[in-house]
Amino acid sequence: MSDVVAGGAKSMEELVSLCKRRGFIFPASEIYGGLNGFWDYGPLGAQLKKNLADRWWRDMTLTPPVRDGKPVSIVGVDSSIIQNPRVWEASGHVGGFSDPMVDCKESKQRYRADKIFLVGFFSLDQAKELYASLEDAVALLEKAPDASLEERAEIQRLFQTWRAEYSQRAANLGLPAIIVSEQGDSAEEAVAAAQRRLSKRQLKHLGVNFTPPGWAHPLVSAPEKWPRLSPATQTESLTAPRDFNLMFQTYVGATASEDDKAYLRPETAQGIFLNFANIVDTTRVRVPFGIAQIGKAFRNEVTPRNFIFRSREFEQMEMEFFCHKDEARGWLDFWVEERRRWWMGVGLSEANMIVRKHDDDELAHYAKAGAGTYDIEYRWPFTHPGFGELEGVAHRGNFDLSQHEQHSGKKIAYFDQERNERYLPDVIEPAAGLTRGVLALLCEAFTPDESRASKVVMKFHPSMAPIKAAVYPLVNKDGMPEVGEKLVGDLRRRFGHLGLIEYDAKQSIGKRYARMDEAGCPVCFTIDGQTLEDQTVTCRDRDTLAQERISLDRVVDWLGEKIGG
RNA sequence: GCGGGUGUAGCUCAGUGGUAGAGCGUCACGUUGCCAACGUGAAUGUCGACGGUUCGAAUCCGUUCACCCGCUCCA
Repeated sequence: MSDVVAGGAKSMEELVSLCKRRGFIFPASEIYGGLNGFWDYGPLGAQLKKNLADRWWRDMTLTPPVRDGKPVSIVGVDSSIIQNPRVWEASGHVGGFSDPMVDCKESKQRYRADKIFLVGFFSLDQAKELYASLEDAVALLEKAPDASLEERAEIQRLFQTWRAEYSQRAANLGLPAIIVSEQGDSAEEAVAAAQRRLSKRQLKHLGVNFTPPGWAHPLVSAPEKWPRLSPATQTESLTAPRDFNLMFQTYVGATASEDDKAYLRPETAQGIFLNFANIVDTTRVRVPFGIAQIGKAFRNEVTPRNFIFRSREFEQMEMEFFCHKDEARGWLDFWVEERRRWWMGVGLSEANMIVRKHDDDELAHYAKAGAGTYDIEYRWPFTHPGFGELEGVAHRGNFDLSQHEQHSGKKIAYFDQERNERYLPDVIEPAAGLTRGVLALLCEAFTPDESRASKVVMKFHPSMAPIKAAVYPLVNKDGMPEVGEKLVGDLRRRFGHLGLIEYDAKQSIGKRYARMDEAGCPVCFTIDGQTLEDQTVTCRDRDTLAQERISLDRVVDWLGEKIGG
């Protein structure tokens, strides 16, 4: 494997090009111009993805890792993509991220756009102009600086009454003397907070000695002329409002009313938590144990980027590991190292991976109380020489189970016989992107080689390679095709469940070898004249280009050793 | 979301208002027989899409879509 993927955009473009040329990955619905953030997997890509997913499923649920001499207990599930919409309220996906949000670029604060109010305070002169047609009000305003308590109350009352009526005129009046931005659940609340915020100097500037009323507008509907101030800094440091509902919506049933609204899952994890109680009740597992799932997830990303790295439909391999909270730290460390080594086992080089602990301020809502989140990051061509996320291992505490217990009203706590204690277990979650994993395998395998006819060779780990072997008669005659076809049959019976066995008798042998270099096939078996004499074939190694002769009846075992399985 | 760039055959690209092109790849036949060999032949395009200007648009204009790069975003 290459230490470092050739950096920068150039190699990424070449990789995308190769993926299309060789049938790994195509833009989705390409003949209609494609669709931003969606990709289709061709014959080789589908097999590569399947190989990676099968390996993960096997290493989680069938032959799980061993800790302290005992295999870890993990079972599999396959939950529905669409669940009761209340699931996403409990998980926190609907509440916090369904409304337009604005970010303050200076303070890094994020606000719901409908919870920010701009409160405009008009000077005494502006107010007089505004209320010119209202003699009572103007009369009171004339006295404002020396108004009695009763008169001040009356002024306040009049302003309150007429504020709505005159808001349009206020908008046309020009900028208020002072504009203050406040967060609040209502306009009244925001005005009160804004009044408290005004300094003595600002009050003096307004020309009155009592707190003047203001006009409060939600950020999104304030007059265009008013500056969009950040509550944190009171400067124009806000981004434009953005819709942060990352979930795809759909409707269950044919009537499509708002009551039938449902969501495509934005992560597979919740399907595991939803079935926690079912699995405890039916499978005799005991804490600590894990539940694993592979499946599609959907996020309406603001900006899909970097090929399949961030797409809107993607696949996850998530395992939720349930344990007592006292043991969570140990399991977190165990899974971080376990997962890092697993990725090396499928061909990623150690030099291209790092483990990075999340800073406190980037922890997800579900991980705030936990022992931390670690990212296993890969050195992608587009992050080179930096790294980007491949898999996250998070301590989610018992956030999810307790949320579902509260929202559903169902008891899902686990009774621990050994500890004689009922509790909601903590969760350690190794959550990997399957499609990101495929991209990592592609990036790792991509190896430019000017000395080869193909100019590039895909050095997949043999266990991951979509094409396991190719069988090539040197020429398409003299009995060689017959020998080749029989060998292909033998190999497919033995390895067909692991990957493709290629057969081709056309064109020059060099051209066929070159195609297999681009496809990442680890070995080619060539039937030649000597085969007919002594029953041996040539094994052509993809990485070293070395050729060795082995006996025809040893080919199946020989390949088995090479690709594993 | 903002700014910049790109879009012509499967791939890489040429083509600045007048018949749609090249190389590579693909396919067939022949020859050769261990690394994209050679010869002959063949297939393949709404020139990303839509609209406009024009006698005439791949080419000029507008809109839009997709991809790439930089910001932004990435629970």
